[in-house]
Amino acid sequence: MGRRRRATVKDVATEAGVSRGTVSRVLNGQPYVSDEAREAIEAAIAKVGFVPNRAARSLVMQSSQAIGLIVHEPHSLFVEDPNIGSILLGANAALSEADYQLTFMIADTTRDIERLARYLSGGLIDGVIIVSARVGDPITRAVADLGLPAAFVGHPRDIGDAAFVAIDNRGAAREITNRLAATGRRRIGMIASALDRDSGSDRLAGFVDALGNRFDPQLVERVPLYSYSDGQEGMRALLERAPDIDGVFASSDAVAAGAMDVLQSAGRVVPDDVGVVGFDDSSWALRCDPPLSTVHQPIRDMAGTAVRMLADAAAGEALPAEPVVLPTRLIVRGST
Amino acid sequence: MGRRRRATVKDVATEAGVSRGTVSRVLNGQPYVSDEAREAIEAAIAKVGFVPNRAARSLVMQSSQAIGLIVHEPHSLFVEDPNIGSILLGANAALSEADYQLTFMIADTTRDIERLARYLSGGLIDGVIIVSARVGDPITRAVADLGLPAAFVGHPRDIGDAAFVAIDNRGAAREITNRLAATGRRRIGMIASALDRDSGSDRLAGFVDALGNRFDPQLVERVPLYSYSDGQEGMRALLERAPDIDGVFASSDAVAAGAMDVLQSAGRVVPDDVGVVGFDDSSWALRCDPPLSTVHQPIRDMAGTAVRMLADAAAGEALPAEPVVLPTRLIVRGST
DNA sequence: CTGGATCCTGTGAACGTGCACAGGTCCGAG
DNA sequence: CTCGGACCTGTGCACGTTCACAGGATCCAG
Repeated sequence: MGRRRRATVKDVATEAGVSRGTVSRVLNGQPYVSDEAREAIEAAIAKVGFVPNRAARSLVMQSSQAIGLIVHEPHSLFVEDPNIGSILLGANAALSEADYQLTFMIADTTRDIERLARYLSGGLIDGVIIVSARVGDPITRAVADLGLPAAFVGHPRDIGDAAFVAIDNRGAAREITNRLAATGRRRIGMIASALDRDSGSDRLAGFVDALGNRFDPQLVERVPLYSYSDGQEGMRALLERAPDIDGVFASSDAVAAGAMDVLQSAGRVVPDDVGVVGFDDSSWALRCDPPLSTVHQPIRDMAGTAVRMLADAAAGEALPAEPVVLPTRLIVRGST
Repeated sequence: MGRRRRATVKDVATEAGVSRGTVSRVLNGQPYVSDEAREAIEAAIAKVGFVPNRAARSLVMQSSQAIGLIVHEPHSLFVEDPNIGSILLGANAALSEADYQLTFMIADTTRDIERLARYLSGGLIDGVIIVSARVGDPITRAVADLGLPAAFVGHPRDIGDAAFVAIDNRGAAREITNRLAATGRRRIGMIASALDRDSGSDRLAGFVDALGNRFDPQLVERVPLYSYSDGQEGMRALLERAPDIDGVFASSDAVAAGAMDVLQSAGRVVPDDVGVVGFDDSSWALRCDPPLSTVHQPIRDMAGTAVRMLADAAAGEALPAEPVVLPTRLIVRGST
C-alpha cells in the first residue's frame, strides 16, 4: 500500500487556515507573526506530523547543513586506527551542537576519489574535514579545485591557505624525548613512521632536536605505518643494529606496543633495561604492560574545532588563516 | 568575488544548442537521443564543468542516494570497538559499488535521538543500517514509526518484520566451547557480556548448550560490556569463585584480552593452566600473547549485505523477510 | 500517397521550500 | 482627519532537476 505522502508546508497552511508564507516565517523564527497564527500553525504541524523537506530547503538555500569527513587511509590501517573513532566522536558532538549532519567518506582507491569529487561538487556538502591527508594528495587537490571550505586535521604541507587544526608534533616529540633522556638513558633510538605525513616527519624532527649532538642516525629506524606490526619490525631492526639500546621513542602508541612486545620477547625488561614511550595516548597505551608513557593529543577537540570552523565558514565567516594549534600533554606511566 | 555560480542543465543545454529535456535524457542514459546531440552534450558538460545538483534531483526523485548508518553505542565504548571500523569499511565498499553515500550518526543521548529522528524524516535518507541496537531501543522505534527501510546488523529481538543480517551467535558459541572442552578442560567458565543484546545472550545460550549437564552456573560471570576492563573484572571475580578454573570463554576478544592479562598476572599460564577463547577475530586476538583462538565473524560482509538490501529496497524490491545469516569460522591459535 | 509506427526534440509542470514584494490593518502623532 | 510607520498576511517566483506530453521528422508497409 506504499508509504503515506509526506506533509508539506502547504498542508500545514491549509490545516492552520493561513498561507505558506506565514508557516515559513514560523518555521524560521522570523518576526511579524501574530500569536494566534503561531499557535494555530504549531498545532497544525504537530497534527499533520510535518517535517521540513531537507532537499527542497537545500535547493533554495544553496546549503545543506551537512559536512563531510574524508578519511584518506589505506583500508587495512583504518580499522586499527583508534584516532578515527575519536575524530568521529568529536565531530559528532560538535555537529550535534550546530544541528549539522556528518557524511562519511573513505578515499582509498582512485575510483573512490573520483566518486567522492563528484559527490562533493553535488552541492549537498557545505564543507569538509580532511583527515590524515598526505603530501601531494589527489583528494587535497580535488577539494581545493572545488573551492569547498575545508579544514584539515593533521595538515599536509601543500594545502596553501586552507584552514587546519593540529598539534605541535615537533614540540611534543622533543618534550617526550627529553623526558626519556631525563631517566638516565644514554642510547636512545626512535622508530619513525609515516614520514610522508607532517605528523611523522615532525615527530622525527622533534626527536633530533631533543638529542642535539648526542643524536645517532644509526638509532633511527624508518617504517611506513603507525601500526603494531611495523613497531615490531622496527624494534627488531633496531635491536639488531644496536643491542645496547636503552630507550625507544615510538612514533605512535601502536608502534610502541609492537616494540615493547619484541623487547620483552628478547628478554629485556621495560622500563629497567629499556624505556619506551609512545605518542597519541590511545587505548594501546593502557593495554601495554607496563602502561605506556606517551603524549596525549586532544583528538576530539581537534575534530570539534574543525567542525566549528566549517560551520562558521558556512555562516559567512572567514576560515582562520592561522593554524589552530591545540595543546598536548605529557602522560607519564610505567614504561619509563 | 565569491565562488563561481554552478553550471546547470540549462547552461549545458544552451552550450550544446539543445533543450533541457535532451540533456536530462543523456544524463540518465535514456534512449531516443541522436548521436549528434549526445556528443554535443557530452562536450558541453565537460566544457562548463557541469555536475548535477543532488538537492534538486532528490527533490524531484523523492530519494537521495544516501543511506544512514546509526550506531547506538555509549560514546566511551565506541572508540574501542573495532567492529565499528569494519562495518564502516564494509558499508563503504558496497556503497561505492552502488554510488550511494553514507551518512553517519551516533545516537547516545536522548538529544541525539530526537535530532536524528528529525533528520531521518527530512527525506534525505533512503534507508538506514542500525548497528548494535538494543532491546526496546528508542531508535528502533523511531525508525519503525517513520516507515524507513531499515536493516539491522546484529538484530534486537523486537524489530518485528524489519530486515536483518546476522551470524549464528549461539551456534558459534557452542562450537568454540566444544573446541575448548576438546582440549581436555573440565572446569570451563564464561565471561558473559552485553546480555541485553542478542549477541550477548545468544553466546551465553550457546555456551550452556555445549556444556549440557556439565554446566555450572557458578562459572558464569556477567558483565555489562564487551570491553577490556570488563574482561579483567569478570576474570577476577571468576578466579575468586573458582580458583580451579581451567578454561574461559570470553564473549568478545577484548574481554578475552582483559581476562588473559588478569590470569597471567595471577601466575596462570595460558594455555597450559587455563585455555582462553574469544569471539570476533578482531585485532585484539593477534595482540594477545599467546594469540587468541576465537570465532571469525564476517563483519564487512554483513555491512555490505545490509547496504545491498537497502539499495534494493530503494529500487523497489522488498526487503527479505527472513534473516540473512552469514557463516562464521573457528580460528584456532595458541590460547587453547 | 497515406497511415501508422518509430525516433527525436522541446515545453510546461511539478517536487517543497524561502524570500521579495505587495497589500492590508491598526495606531499614534501632527 | 490624515499620514506615515509598524505590524501582519498572502501571492508569485526562484532554486535545478525529472517526467509527461505534444509535436515534428523519418521510414516502411499497404
